Amino acid sequence: MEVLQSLNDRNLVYQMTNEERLNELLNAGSLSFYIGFDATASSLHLGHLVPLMIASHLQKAGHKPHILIGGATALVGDPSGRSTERSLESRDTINNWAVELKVQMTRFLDFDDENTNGAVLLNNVDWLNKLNYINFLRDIGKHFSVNRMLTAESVKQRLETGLSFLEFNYMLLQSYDFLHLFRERNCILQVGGADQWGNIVAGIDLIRRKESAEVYGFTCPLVTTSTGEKMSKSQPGGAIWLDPNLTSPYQYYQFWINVDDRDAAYFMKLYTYLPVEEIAEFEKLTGADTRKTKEKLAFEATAIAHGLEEAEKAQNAAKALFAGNGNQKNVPSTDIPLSRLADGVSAIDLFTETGLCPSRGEVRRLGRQGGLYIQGERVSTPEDRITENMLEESSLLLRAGKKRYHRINFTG
RNA sequence: GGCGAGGUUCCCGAGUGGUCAAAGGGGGCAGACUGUAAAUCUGUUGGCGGAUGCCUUCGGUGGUUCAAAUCCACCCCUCGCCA
Repeated sequence: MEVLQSLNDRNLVYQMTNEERLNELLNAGSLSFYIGFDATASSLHLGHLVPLMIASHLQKAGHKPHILIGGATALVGDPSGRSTERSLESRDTINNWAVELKVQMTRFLDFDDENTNGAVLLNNVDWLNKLNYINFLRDIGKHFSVNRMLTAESVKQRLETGLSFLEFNYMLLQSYDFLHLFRERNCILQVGGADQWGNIVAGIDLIRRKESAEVYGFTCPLVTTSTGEKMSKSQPGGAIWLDPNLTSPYQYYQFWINVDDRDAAYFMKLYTYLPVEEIAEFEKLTGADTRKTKEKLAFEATAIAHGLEEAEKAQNAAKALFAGNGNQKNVPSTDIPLSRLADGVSAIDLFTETGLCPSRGEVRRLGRQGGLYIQGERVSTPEDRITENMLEESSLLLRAGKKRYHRINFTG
């Protein structure tokens, strides 16, 4: 099986260097490659998913992934693809983030060191921190032409809004990472997002100059939805994170099931392991049948990120709420002591405490607009207190708007 | 370092003493219509036990004033030209 071809069939490839030779190498045996993720938050989000999936596919094809957490480069901030300077975080914070990121990645990659191609997690703080400025300038800096760096797309854009020298150095550091990993780990391939192209080829050039060796790079497309939204932080309803504490598996599932029709099969290629032949069958579905595609997409994607069990729960909850034939026990819920009903609890309290609404004003607004429901009944006066004798069972199903649900279980 | 232009709410962007929680657009949210889709129309969009009340928000800190996003002083940051 041609690895590159299969990645290509899934729309996972954007550009690459020396395609022919790289293809040969990928088919010839196991090679070491690396993908870098800067630690800029405590969790990965949807924007990181495509590189992770590529790493996963390559590992399944027998290649050895090196996942580079950019603990040091995060301190610098990559200007690529962003219009303003990143805020600088403390070292301790970034180190803590790196630990959390690894946990999430274990869902996508096998980190078992028993396997010859088990993934390896590295933090570039381990080598970049030791660099001596003068030595670095003389060894590495002399190989970079400022004239050429200025023509890099990422830099060109920032030239208009401003770019500090700190960020301007990012390309050198990332190139140095590649050189280091080539020397120490024999990494001969770097994979990254399309916005990383400039940084990747800079690293390839550096290695050719320093080591007279040819290494390779390829980038994956920056995925946008059919309405042009980036798959990164800003999604309707806020960011979608891989950390289940930030975005629950249920919410994660819901995100996928709510994607635009036009994106369903496309996302299936990118974000699941389903064979392209099977996806082709889903692509034939049209109209309301597209929901079947989305159900499959949501289930598979959730299973990858959170495990099969969580995916089943999320699917079950969705069926209970939207199709009326699943078990409501898997709907996200909150326990509240029954004793609180002695004085009565208002819907305002319930909706804010469960996180369905961020503020009390929001509950009132929703109530005014007809978007508040308790047990399927529209609530227009959320100030009213609910008391124990109004309960028919020990739980209440809250609903905010069309599709946000939460259960309250009264205990004690 | 000099000169010029700027820093406004989630984003862009109006606003140059009270009528400003701040126009307009984008985005978000809700309702209607649907298929948990899209498109469209309408409403809404700082917080507070909902209130001609209070609190927080116009880069920061101090001032002037009955009253400051708006005026003054100092400071920080960004952009442009020059050095």
